[in-house]
Amino acid sequence: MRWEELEQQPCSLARTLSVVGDRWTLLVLRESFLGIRRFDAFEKRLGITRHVLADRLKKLAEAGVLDKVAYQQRPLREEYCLSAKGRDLYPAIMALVNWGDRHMSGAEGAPIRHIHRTCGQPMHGVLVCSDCGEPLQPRDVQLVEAPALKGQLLPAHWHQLREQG
Amino acid sequence: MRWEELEQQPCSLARTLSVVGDRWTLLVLRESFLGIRRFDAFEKRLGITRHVLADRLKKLAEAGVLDKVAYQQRPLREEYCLSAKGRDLYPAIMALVNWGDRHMSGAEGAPIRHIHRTCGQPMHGVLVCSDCGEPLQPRDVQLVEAPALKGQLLPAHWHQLREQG
DNA sequence: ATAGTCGGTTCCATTTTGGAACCTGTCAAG
DNA sequence: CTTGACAGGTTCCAAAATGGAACCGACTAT
Repeated sequence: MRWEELEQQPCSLARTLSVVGDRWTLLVLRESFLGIRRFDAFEKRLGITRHVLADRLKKLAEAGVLDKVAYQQRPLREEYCLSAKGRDLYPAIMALVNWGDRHMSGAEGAPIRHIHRTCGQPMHGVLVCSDCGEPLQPRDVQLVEAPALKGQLLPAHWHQLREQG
Repeated sequence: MRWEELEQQPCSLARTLSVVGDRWTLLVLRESFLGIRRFDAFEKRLGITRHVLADRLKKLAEAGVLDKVAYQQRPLREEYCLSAKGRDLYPAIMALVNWGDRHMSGAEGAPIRHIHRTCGQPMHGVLVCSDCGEPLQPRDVQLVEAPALKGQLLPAHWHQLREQG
């Protein structure tokens, strides 16, 4: 399977990864969420090659995750700002950060702590059911293929699996 | 910055990406959550090269995300099972799937629908504050550097930024 | 004896990346 | 008017990762 084919796959994870699933893209977006918008600011903070950075910004703009916004004419200079579609990636990034905080921090703990302004408390993100609000466990989520794809996506004995996944 | 250096960075996102941040790893884990455990089953379902698959499974096992469990002797055959650390990636994967469902689905809608067995309803995951339970918005989350890293991680004028990120 | 299974490894051509140098408008200073 | 700086790239090459296919080793089944 090729990288371009990912986008065509009938799988939301593959499709998402066709946009943000490489080495650098999520780090670029992390900087976007921190308010970074200009080419050289991304470059300085990330230590990424200019070549790759130009490519990633272009692809993110084409995907509609970042918007190019002119901040001066002559010479034309543009910033890369998160679009609504890009801001919607926040839960995904937060979930990855949470995992890193929990499983990849040394004795000194997480490099950055999060405080919820709404309630004033240190916190982390918890993924809950949009309907009942209970925290999601893999085994509590039943997967149902869309009608047109019946039998094509899930493993043969999926309905028998209840442990661990 | 090199791939190996990612792991050393004082950033939970970078550290997480040093484990799961490449082309194939998250798709391998998707299959793990679907109950796939054996080399050839991963290969058939993913269309990944054997070379790359062997490498990713080894790295995931070394990172403690997958456990190698022998299911027969003579010849020794091992399965790759999600560890607790691996199962903790569920919210991150679900959040990425949610984004794909929302932003990368065509007219026919999401390829897979999710039903919460606990409440019986179709649902998606929502990221909420672990303390107050309110859905998280980027602008409501204040970032605080760990004492040892003060001034090193956040952009200079971070505290002035309230819009969009 | 022959074929098949599982989980790899080896080999080579193609892609992608890292790193550094170079280019294009524009402004400001000397 | 020459020089230098700055922002945002592009070009070039060597090194690393990937795709694709063939091969291997330890078994089992026919």
